[in-house]
Amino acid sequence: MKTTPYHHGALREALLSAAETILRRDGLQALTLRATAREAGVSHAAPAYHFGDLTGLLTELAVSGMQRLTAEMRDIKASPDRRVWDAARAYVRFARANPAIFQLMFQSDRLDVTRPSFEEARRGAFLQLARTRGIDSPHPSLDDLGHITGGWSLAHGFAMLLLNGRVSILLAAAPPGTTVDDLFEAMLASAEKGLLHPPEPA
Amino acid sequence: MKTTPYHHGALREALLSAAETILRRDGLQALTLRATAREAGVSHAAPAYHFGDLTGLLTELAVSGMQRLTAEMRDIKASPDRRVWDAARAYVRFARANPAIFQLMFQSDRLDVTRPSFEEARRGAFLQLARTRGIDSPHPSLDDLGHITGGWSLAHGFAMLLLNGRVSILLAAAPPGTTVDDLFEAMLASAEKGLLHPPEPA
DNA sequence: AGTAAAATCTTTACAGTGGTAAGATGGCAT
DNA sequence: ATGCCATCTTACCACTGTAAAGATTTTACT
Repeated sequence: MKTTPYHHGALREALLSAAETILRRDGLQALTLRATAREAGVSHAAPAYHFGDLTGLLTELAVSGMQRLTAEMRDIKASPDRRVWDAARAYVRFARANPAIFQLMFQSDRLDVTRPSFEEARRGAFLQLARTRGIDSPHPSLDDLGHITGGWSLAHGFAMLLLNGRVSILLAAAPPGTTVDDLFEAMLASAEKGLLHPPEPA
Repeated sequence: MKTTPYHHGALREALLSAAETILRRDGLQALTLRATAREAGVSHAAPAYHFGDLTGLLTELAVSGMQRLTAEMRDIKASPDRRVWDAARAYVRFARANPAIFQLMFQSDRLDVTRPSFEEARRGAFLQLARTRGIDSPHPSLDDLGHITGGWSLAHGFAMLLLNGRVSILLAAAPPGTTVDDLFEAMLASAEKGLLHPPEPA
């Protein structure tokens, strides 16, 4: 390992790693092409060579996140009737553990959603989602899709509202000591019974 | 109305209107302080005087959106047992009619959530949300909050997934001719029965 | 081995942006 | 009429993305 060889050797991976470091440490605002280059110790134009533009870099980061989320969903070892619950929990857990990357994954105005790597990651995530819900058919019924959509929307909506600070106002109105997990479990319980029916008055 | 008087008279409102025009026409990427100033025909430093910085301008736009969404939720005239459904429909309808503003409202990293106007709008939206769900108590039970959270997460998640192009992959797998509304209604039907139970095999 | 071509990274340059500070203008209260 | 103050403009700086051209190393081919 020489001092500073002209050719880095694995600069693309190093840049992605540097970008993720910045994203976690300083947020999306601070994640610029030049900051990534500084973090990796190369000239400011180097990232553009590997990713085209900032959108390209962000897209590859999002792809990396989607792959990891998909892998976590795939590793769920639960009985079929509990898998759906655990999938929702894993989804929200990933969002809380990787807030910036998770939000970037769904910030389509900063991504190039036509990039092949993104389309492939998106497809893989969808297949895993359907499999988690126990639906393997290539042509699911509308009821099946409604079911899939509901589970995804519920988990995704909660994750988004949580990361955007909207859940705090719910917790502020909750009984003292209520945690995010308490509220999430209460939501799942309500969803099990039938979400659109008011809870039975005690 | 003179040609270009030094004092605009109502520049703050004009700037907000110009900003919204840009947001709808060109997207959030193009919504800059200078573009807003150009659109309103003033110098590029004028917006900073009224809103402090770009975050301030975006926050006031988000506040405006939240107020309108709250108003639409308030105007729902439906029987109590159908109000919950209509609220979810109105929520998604607003998101589809105002995609950029809706997404901005929940992009907390570009907003100053400590701004008094924002906190007030957020509080008003929450109160309306609780009222829509038929819960007026200042100290709702955890079950009540789980119910509220579920309805909100379901509608919010669907809206977000839709605006980010994630629903298209669901529609691609759906029976030919299925629309977004079809899928949404199927989701609501699934949620009514109990979201986490698989649909009955026909 | 030798050389041309390609890949990789740097340097240089430019337009656009947010933000600040100082100056210009005009309304308004006294 | 005068002075204060809100409002808006001008000037400036640091930073960013992006493109173009140059420097350096690896690879391919004969």
